[in-house]
Formats: sequence, structure tokens, C-alpha cells
Amino acid sequence: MKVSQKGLYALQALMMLARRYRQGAIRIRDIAYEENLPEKFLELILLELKNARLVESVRGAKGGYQLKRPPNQIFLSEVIRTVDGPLAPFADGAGLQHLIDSDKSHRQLYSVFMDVRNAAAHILENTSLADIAGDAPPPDAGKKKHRGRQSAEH
Amino acid sequence: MKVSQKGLYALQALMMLARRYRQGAIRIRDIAYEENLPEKFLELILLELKNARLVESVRGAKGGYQLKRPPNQIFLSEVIRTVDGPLAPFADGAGLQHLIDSDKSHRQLYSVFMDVRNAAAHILENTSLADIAGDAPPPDAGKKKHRGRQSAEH
DNA sequence: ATTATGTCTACAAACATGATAGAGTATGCC
DNA sequence: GGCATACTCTATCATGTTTGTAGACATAAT
Repeated sequence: MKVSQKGLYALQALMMLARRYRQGAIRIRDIAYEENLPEKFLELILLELKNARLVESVRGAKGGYQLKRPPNQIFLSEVIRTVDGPLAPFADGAGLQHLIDSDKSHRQLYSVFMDVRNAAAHILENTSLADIAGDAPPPDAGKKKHRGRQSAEH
Repeated sequence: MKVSQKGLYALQALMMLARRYRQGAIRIRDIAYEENLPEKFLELILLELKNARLVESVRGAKGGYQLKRPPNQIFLSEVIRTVDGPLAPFADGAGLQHLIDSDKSHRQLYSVFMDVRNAAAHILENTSLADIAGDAPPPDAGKKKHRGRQSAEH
């Protein structure tokens, strides 16, 4: 898995929206300005995130973007998969499994790739925007934060 | 981290050389034929692996390539770093650490990236060619293989 | 209506990827 | 020595991806 510049922009924008959660729609221009991102490029990214149901938009004057779910229910894995594709270092989870099953002479190699994918997935599927957004007023305050990582009860 | 087609070719070639360890130099053509890799492209890859001291070459007639160290002392992390760059999903380990130290408002995000990098590194730095080469006659036979992964005593 | 703002399509420069071609160099062997 | 064999090195190239920019269009508030 590789996080591109675009992926980083997406995460930065979402962190900003997480900090502003429940403050209504934020204009693209404001996100771009505050996070110092190229505005027109950010437009495309937000559109992609909207199609992936991570954010929602309000059109017209007074419009903008906001998170579609609370920050502690949006996971980094979703964001990265949306903008940068599968978490696996080669192919994707299903593709790797197929290779493991079908390519006898390299299955051990692909199994290692699968291990790497699973390790990355374990981290990214258990880290939410709330965990990394920083100085946000969380919807329900006062939950013990085991060293700053991990979130979303369960 | 992303493993490219080229990276996969490199690993396949090295697995083949691991299986033939101590059988002398193997011709590029034979590696390409047996692993079904594009010959001229493989040339460039092997040159890169040679510069990284993972293999050594014998020039002239009867020449070819062989591993520079025993299969259980060549780790997947070295191969991937050589042909596909850093294991981190963004930038590299040092770059991430610098960002964590300097970019206050995003340090938690970069810390997650660092966690992902560390998880990948832990796997790939502890898996050797001997672990994945398969039906090879290992230099010293009969060592318990904990589920087929992990190697190199320590 | 006018203004503000998201939506959508097209375009493009720069770079990365996955190769191929061919001249050059070293070695084994007769 | 001279030929055949193989690695070495540089150049080239087609294609795709990345990182944007531009501009026309649609929608909503006032």
C-alpha cells in the first residue's frame, strides 16, 4: 500500500472537517486555505470522498462539505482505500488469496504479502479520524484514550 | 509501501537462486526461462541487486548470477527496499520521524503511518529467502519452521 | 436576478513503470 | 589468438499514473 500526496490531502481535509464536526458545511475554499491545499485539486478529492459516502455536500450559496458520520466512525482504512486503493503491498486481498491458492511455487511469498496487508489493515481499520484529529470537541467527551491511538468502542 | 511488478520479478529470481544455492552461477537466460520473466528486463534487475550486494555475478562464458549470502541471511526487506524503495506508506522512516517532530498539527497522522511502516518492517526484516524459497536443500537441514515463516536464528 | 458555491469534463505537464535494442567488455576454451 | 558466451551499460520508448489547472454548468440563498 502506498499513500499518495492526494491521499495525504484527503486525510488532512477530513481531519479538518472532523475538528469542525457539527459546525455545518465548510466551504472548499476554507478547507484549502486552512490546510494549505490546492483548491481545485481538493475539489476533485472531496467529490471522490462524497461518492464513497465519507462526506456529504451542501450545494449553492452557504454550501460546503461536512463529514457524513461522526469522526470516531470514519476509519483511515476507508479513506486510503477510497483514494489510494487496496492496503495490500501487491494486488489486493482477494487477488493475493487467489494467488496463494493457485500459484503453488510462489504461495509462500504471497502469504507474506498477505501478512503485511493484514498488519496494515489491523492498524488502519482501528484508527479513526477522532483518534488523529487532535484538538476537536468530541461528540461525547471524556473517553480514556489508550496512548492516543485506537477508537470506536468494541 | 508498494511492491511493483519489478519487485515481484526480483523476488522470484532470488527465490530461484535460493533454490539453486551452491550450484554455481546461473545464467540470466535460465532464470528468465524457469521463472517466466522478461529476459532483458531481468538483466537490469539483477544488476540492481548486484549493486545492492544481494547477488554476485560471474562474467564471460560459463558466467551467471548467484546469491552473495546464504538464503537464510537475505531478507525480503532488503530486496523490496532495493527495488521498490522505503517500506513506509508515505515518505520513509526518517522522513516520517521528521514530520512527527516538526508538523504539530498532523503528527498523530504521521505516527499512524510510522506504525504501519514498523509493522511491515517487522515482518519483512524477519522473513528470509530461505523461508519462502520452498523445496530447497537448505545449507544446514532440519530446523523447526514455526508454521513456515520466520528465520535466521537470533 | 444576482451571487455564491458545489459539479463535471477536459486537458496537460511531469514522472513512474515496464519494457526493448544494441554496442561494449570480460571470460572460457580450443 | 580467436571465437563463442554472457554479463554490462546506455539509450530509447510506449504507456499509465500523478498532480494539478481551466472553464462551463447546476443549484441554492437572498
